[in-house]
Amino acid sequence: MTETRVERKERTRRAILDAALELCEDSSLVALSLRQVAKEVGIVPTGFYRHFDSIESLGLSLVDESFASLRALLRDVRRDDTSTTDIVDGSVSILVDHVHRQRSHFAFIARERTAGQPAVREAIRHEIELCERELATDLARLPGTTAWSPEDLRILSALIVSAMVAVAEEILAAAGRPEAEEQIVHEARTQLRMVLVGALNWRSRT
Amino acid sequence: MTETRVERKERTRRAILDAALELCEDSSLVALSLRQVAKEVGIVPTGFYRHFDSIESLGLSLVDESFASLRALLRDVRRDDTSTTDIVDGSVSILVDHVHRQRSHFAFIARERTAGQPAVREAIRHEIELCERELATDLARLPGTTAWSPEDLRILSALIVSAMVAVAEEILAAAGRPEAEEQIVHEARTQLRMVLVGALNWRSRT
DNA sequence: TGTACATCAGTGAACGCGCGTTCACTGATGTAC
DNA sequence: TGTACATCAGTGAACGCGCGTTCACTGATGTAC
Repeated sequence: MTETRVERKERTRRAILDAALELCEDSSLVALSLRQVAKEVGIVPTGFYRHFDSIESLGLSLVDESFASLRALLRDVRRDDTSTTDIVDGSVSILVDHVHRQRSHFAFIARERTAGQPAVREAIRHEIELCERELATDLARLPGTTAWSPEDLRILSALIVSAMVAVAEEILAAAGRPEAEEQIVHEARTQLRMVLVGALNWRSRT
Repeated sequence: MTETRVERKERTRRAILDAALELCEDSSLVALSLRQVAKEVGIVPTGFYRHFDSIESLGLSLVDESFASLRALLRDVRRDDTSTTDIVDGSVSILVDHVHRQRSHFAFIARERTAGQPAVREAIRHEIELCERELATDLARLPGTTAWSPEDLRILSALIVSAMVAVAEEILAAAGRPEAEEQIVHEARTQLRMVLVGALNWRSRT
């Protein structure tokens, strides 16, 4: 006995999650059928019910997983901020690295954010807002933002998140074209620097 | 005879396009069926074929229509730039106005941009890149950007487009909550001002 | 260690349903004379 | 203006197909003794 029954079940569950992520990559979760997933995994359609109640509940698991990847990204960016590396270069590198390694999770968030069922959309919107708040508290620790109002910090944070979400989407779209990706990374860094220059000159003008 | 046969046909075609826009609003075009559309319009399923070859070709018509709305927005923004109104306030107001009036078109672009069939996604990505280039040439005419390289102009333009796409999506999500929308508009204006402050101080630092 | 029983991941037949698409049609509108 | 014919937007029956879900099942894995 090389594998227990529990391990085998977990392996099938993982295979279902992975198959769903892969299959909905070129459309959306709402266009995905239980039978397609089962066929991809190599089980009979009814076998699906041993692991999930429905495609919707599978979707909610994917939302949880994907957000875990997003939070891991934020954690790494925050940890890096405390080091001596250039903040912009370091943060963008970490973003690119995470998007590569959890490609399907970031693609899932990007897609379902606008195309998912209303409940999924709302959950994603809420999580992104949490990211903005977290980033705002991180920004408050940077030198040069001491005179900023909490509102302006949040607004700046939202601007950065919008830009980085767009960058992540472009990286996903540039898969397999390394020279295009290099250009995107270069532009992302320049954009962040432009925003920071604006930030450093903000309070003095208003 | 109050309506010719041609007019009546055109009216049905319009009804099909409108029904499709409305029906796919809470999921995606790929999750839409011909029969749902026909039922909503009040014709028999086979009647659909008098107007479109397939749901996909209906989708391509919707892409064209939606891009026409997007270009109308850019045209209005550009026209307003030549007036004496504050550029930021004016541009954001025009954005909000267009998103309200062509709500379903902007929602369609936002959704299919990430969730559509690959061909549709690619078409939308291409159109957005064209918008970025157009905006870059507009920015080049502003005072204070004379020393900018074409590349930096394009990068700044991409940053602004990302931010405004995010703003448009938030406005769509805030439908029916005027106080939330007011906040979004306020933040959008602040973000644009932050970016412009960065732009005005950019060359002097690099 | 060996046996008897329990668990449960995965099977396979069957169901009713909505799907896209075919085809021959109807009857109001349009046109030629 | 009146008549005879053409056009064609919309109809309705029918098809085969993939869908989600039900149900009783099998047989390998796990457990109690």
